[in-house]
Amino acid sequence: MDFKQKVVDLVSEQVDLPKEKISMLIERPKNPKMGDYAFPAFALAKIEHKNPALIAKNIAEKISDDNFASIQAVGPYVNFAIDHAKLVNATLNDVLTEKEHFGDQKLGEGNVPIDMSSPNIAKPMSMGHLRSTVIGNSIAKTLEKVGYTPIKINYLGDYGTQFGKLITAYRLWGNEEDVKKDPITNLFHYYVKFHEEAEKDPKLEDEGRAAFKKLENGDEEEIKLWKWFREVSLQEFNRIYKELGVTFDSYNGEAFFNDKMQPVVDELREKGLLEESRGAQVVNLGEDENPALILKSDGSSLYMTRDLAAALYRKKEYDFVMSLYVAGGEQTGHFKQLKQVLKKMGYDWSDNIHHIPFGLITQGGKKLSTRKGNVVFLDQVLKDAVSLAEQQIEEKNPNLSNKKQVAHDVGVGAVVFHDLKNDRMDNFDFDLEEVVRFEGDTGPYVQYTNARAQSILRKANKEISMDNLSLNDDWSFAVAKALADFPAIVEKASEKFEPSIIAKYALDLSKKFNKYYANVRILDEDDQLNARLALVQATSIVLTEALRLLGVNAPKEM
RNA sequence: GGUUUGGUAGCUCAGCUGGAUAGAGCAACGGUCUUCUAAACCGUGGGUCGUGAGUUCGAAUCUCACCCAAAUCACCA
Repeated sequence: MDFKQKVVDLVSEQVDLPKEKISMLIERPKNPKMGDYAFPAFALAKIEHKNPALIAKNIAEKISDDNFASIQAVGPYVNFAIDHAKLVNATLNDVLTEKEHFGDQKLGEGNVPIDMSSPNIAKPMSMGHLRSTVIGNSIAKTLEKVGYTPIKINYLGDYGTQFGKLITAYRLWGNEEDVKKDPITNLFHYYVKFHEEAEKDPKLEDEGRAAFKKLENGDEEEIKLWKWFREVSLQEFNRIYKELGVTFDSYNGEAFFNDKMQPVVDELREKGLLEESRGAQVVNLGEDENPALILKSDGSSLYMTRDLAAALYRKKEYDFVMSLYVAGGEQTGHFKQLKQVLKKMGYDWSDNIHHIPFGLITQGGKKLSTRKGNVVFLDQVLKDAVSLAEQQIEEKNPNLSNKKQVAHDVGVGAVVFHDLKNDRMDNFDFDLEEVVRFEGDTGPYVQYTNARAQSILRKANKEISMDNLSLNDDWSFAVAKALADFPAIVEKASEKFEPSIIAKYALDLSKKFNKYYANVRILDEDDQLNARLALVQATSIVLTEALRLLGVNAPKEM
């Protein structure tokens, strides 16, 4: 039941404005005493040159509809107060009928590749990779809910001169046993040591380059090592992805496109777009813009070259309706160039490529940098979060049966939720205590709310009947109204590629439910028990679904 | 210097397609567990919405200028 549409219809009968315009004008009063919807008469006052308060009064007098408890003019507004019992009844009916499909929509269809996570082989995953991973994951789930088919692509950083360096370093200081024991940590140590030593002995750089050259030329030994490093790294990454509950449809990384770049360069040349500038091959993009570098002056390829090949491949492979890249805001310029080059090549589908940028994570106000040792290892953060959750459980609910699983859901949930609750573009300074907080505006708060709801349903142990779901009190009305908002929230989040909209909604719904819980005794045997349980059930369904869209588990007990 | 993003309570942030007294959480202080999980709820204090103009009946929200911070500005990704 769409009460807003009802308001639009009623107003349009009295007012000479198109329905779309009316729909835009209608607002939700901040103060619930003013009703649930309001139509401001200012716009009409301008056209009719009349006092807006008078216009509002005239409109209000002519409208009546039994879906609304009151329709009255207050100053220049026509305020509509929904009949509470009707809204509660209609909304609970919708949620309980559609269950987890409540909020499903058909806003579009077709394949949507999402470039996300994309860690570098042989380097530990950091908080930055977490952002790309969880934002991409949530966008994928949200797009799926509104009709699209997301394809999650992990564009692994599995190629480049760094592997020549790593191979060299491994031969100098590494051994098989250590790598097998703890691949990422040890490979990373070799890599760091290489840079330290190279400072003193520049010859190392040459050796690294030579090793990479051999790798490129297909030297068996080098390829064997490279494949091994890639494999053990991927195993480690997959362990973390498993913790996060994230899966991928493709792991085609940079190496996958090695043999697909030359055709792109050829195509650019054929189309007359390639020019020489300062010894490099570039595509000029305009007077006051930097050209896009395609080939370095030594003839080797660049990130751009590879990304062009990847974009073309994805179009051919998936015939996408949109192609998304979840990558840091510092890469905005790169993606702008990527789109421009594709456009120049005559591919209008470049308009469907969207960079989904996100803000920087700093530590102590400084940018995280692998080279400078200012890193926050994701693996460690997750471990810390889970162990803090364990402590919390021991303190609050020591008799809980599946402690381990719940500690995992809550700890990891806290970290993921924290990363998603703010606007993508916000920068934030990493602070473990802040990230794994369990109270206030946090993931565990939402999980806890759901666990309380589940607990009540367990205790009631009753089938909920669908007849008479009406409730009158203000607290249940607030909850029901929030429930009714969910489809619009999903729509907005999918349009803006903004998981924080869903996270904020989950907090808002939780807050309203907790107030209800604190003020209304639910498990009393009276004729409204069924309706109250329906409200509890519906809240749990929507909270669980909102958390699912964020990639956060919702334990039934905690 | 150019471009982009941001500047709202002590801290972290909502609100930004203009609307009725600017909202949360954290921190501080006070209250609520013999009753459905207190990871909760209730209350108190706390604001020149960066600054200055402009548009408008009305601006945190739109426009312009300026100040501050971050990212970025061809051979990294």
